[in-house]
Amino acid sequence: MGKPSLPQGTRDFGPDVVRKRNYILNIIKSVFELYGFQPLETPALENLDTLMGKYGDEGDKLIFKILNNGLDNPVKEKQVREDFEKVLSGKSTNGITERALKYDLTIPFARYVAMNHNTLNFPFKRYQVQPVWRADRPQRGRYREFYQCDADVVGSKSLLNEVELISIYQEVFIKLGLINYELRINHRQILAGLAEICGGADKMMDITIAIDKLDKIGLEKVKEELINRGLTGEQTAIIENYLGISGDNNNILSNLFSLIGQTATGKKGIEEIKHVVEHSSSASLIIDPTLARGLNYYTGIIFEAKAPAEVKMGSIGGGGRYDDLTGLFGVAGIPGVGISFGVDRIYDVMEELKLFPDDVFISTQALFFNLSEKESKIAFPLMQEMRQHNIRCELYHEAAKFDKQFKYAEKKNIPFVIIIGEKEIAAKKAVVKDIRKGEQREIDFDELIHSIFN
RNA sequence: GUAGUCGUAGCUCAGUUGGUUAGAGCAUUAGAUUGUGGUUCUAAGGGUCGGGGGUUCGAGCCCCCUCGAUUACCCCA
Repeated sequence: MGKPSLPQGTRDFGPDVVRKRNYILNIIKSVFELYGFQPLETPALENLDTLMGKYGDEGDKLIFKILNNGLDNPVKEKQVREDFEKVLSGKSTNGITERALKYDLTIPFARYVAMNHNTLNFPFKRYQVQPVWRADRPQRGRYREFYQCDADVVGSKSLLNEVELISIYQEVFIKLGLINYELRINHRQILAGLAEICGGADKMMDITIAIDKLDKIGLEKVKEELINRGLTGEQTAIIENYLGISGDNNNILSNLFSLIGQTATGKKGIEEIKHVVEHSSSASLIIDPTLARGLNYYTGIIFEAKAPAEVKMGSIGGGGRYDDLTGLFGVAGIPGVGISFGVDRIYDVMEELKLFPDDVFISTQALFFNLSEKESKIAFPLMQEMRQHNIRCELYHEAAKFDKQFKYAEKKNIPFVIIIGEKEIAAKKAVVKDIRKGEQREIDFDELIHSIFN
């Protein structure tokens, strides 16, 4: 075997990285808990037919499928060969693969709700932080294994849920220090109203896909794409009008109303946005008529959280309302709304803006120097007593030169070293040195547990 | 899945028109320093030049394939 390596698009997370990731995740989870959300975990594997057909044709191709075991069983050879022919022609078949790695958290959640709707206490508010897998081509900020961090409320149509989710975004981003984030908000029914006005309700998908790209490719290219997707010049002109809407939230609302307020769907969308905006205090909340979001199961309000403009990272979270997610699994009539945090991207943004606090890196607080077998026998019970008092500490594993022990402490970011040698044992006092300040003092053995090591 | 760029020591990179035993800095290890680190000095270890095949008297350098990284498209977190 050659040099070991990782599968494409996957990563190891070293100690410092895990600490920083946990810092982010702990803040998000604690805010979820604060709002009454409950944790859920589902398996890494799902049955393939639970996932297939839920993410569109592109999505199906990106699902990691797992080869069945026992395909080499001679008894099954004929069947396996037949099934494999189907695979070659682009179909997937249970004979070859019946399990797959999960592709997102939403569909497994929908499956869970469909399976347990008789026993769940609605509205059911759950959060879920787990890895998901996509056979996509990796790029910056895009991996084949990455974490999603979702919170959803199912079994309630109340817009109070939207207001609360907006508040969660606000609270999390402020706590993380991303004070200049933006939360863009729009409504699928506003987009539907636009399509209706254009006289092309059936063209809603084409319209949303095209206008979603506005900030990326510019107005001219969007118009081009609309024409290519079969819209007339007249229809395109109406859309151009729509895209030109700007100003503060009130301005946008009144402009939207005069453009598409006469359609029932458009009107409803505008009213819902208005209601939510009026009940939210976040200054980061911005109505963005060009926001569309790809996932087509959204039916109501949609969100997209953007990183502070100075880092050019784009989306760091998103979500929206869906009327009938569990319908795919035979249980109709459970509406829901959810949001998601893009943990990997939030990490990159925080790294760039240097927002991780210094104490994230401090694990062990104090290192006992090991001067000899005899002296370490005195140090060991003192260390154990400190551990009893929740002071994180360790004893250097063998007697070594000071130089070596200092370097170990320094590299591991341990702020204090405790030196106990013959002199100290005689006086029952330990030398405690603060590495960062370069200062040291003597502390009675009995007082160590009451001293401060941070 | 399509296209471009790249791949030399643990890391960052040199390496001339193809020419002997492939170099540097940082990092590592040991010593100068037997109870006080971060500085300095000395020495050492570490590379089948991503992998495979080809051209050539001779390949890190040229050609083909493959793997990986990266960027754009598609799509998305």
